[in-house]
Amino acid sequence: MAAPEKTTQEAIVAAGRELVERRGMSGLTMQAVAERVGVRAPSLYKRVRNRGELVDLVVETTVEDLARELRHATEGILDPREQLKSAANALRSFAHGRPKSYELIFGLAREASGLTRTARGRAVAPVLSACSALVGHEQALDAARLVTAWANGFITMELAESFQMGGNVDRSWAWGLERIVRAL
Amino acid sequence: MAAPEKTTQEAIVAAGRELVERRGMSGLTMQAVAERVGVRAPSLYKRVRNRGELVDLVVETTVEDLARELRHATEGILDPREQLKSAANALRSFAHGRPKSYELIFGLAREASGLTRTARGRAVAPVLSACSALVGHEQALDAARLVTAWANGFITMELAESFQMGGNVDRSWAWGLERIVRAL
DNA sequence: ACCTGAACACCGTTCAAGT
DNA sequence: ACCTGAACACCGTTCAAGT
Repeated sequence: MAAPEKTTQEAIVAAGRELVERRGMSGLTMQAVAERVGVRAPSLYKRVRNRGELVDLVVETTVEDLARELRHATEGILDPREQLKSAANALRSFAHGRPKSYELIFGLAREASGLTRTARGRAVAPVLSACSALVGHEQALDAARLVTAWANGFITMELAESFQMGGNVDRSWAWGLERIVRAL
Repeated sequence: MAAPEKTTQEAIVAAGRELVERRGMSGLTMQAVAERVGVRAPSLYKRVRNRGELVDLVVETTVEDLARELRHATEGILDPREQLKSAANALRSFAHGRPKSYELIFGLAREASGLTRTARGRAVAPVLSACSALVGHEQALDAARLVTAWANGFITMELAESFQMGGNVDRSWAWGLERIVRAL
């Protein structure tokens, strides 16, 4: 007799996403996920190969969310400089709203899977196209790296509380963003 | 009768630093450290409060190393733009040479202790003074944040293999650095 | 075919007992 | 005063036994 299916991979990934944001990366344990989906920990291994694969699935779905928000932020804007600013601001909003997820996606504590990397590529596509319009396709890649490195670096330092000399962080963000897009 | 002291906090921290660089953050276990210093794991708790304090000590000594290298990279250079370039290049060299340590210092997987933060502040002091010379003390903080965010972001993405669109990463670094210092 | 308890190999940490 | 084995509460993961 078949035992009834008590959960799905989708539910497991959703539970994983919640746990990451609520309790951080170390809160994403197989036991905690199992409890949330109403099953014992060993049963999770029927849906995911191991914890690493679960983490990958969490990352991929989260990167898809981010990619959607970045697309949304740039569509309908004509000036490529304004596209870049809007994308950067959307990235920062995402990070403020879901800091643990941001850390999971862009932090380097984890070696990224192939799927994660293609998803990340899709997320930055709007940035690349804006840069291409600004500096030409020859230097588009260099320019996109300048923008993404700065934005990601700024946000990472902000989340890590690395800005410890006071001052107005929002002002530093706007000041930097203005100079970055003008430098292109 | 007193049992002979078989190790010191210094040796424990040194073992921790080696383990981080060789096996990554998850390789820094109390058991592995204990084995390296010739003692059983419980004995470590005579020298450090817990694993968290050991991590803090590892980070602080490593940040001191970095601060020294950044000071070295800027001294003797007069042009503040060249100071910034030299400091940025030294930061990147450090990251390439000791990637796991770089991740440990600047990653956000860990909440930074007070000591770590003052050490980080000391490390970026040369950058702040160069920026002050370039844009005046009014905007020095904003400028320093622009430079450090970009450099840290670039290096972080490089180490995480986030630059996946090919191209020449060294060229992108030089291209970005040139524009960053010119934007100030 | 899925679910489960029991078990294993790891962690960090505590503590009583040795010297 | 330091060192240690034993123990505890956690991890992730495997597997035989249930349904």
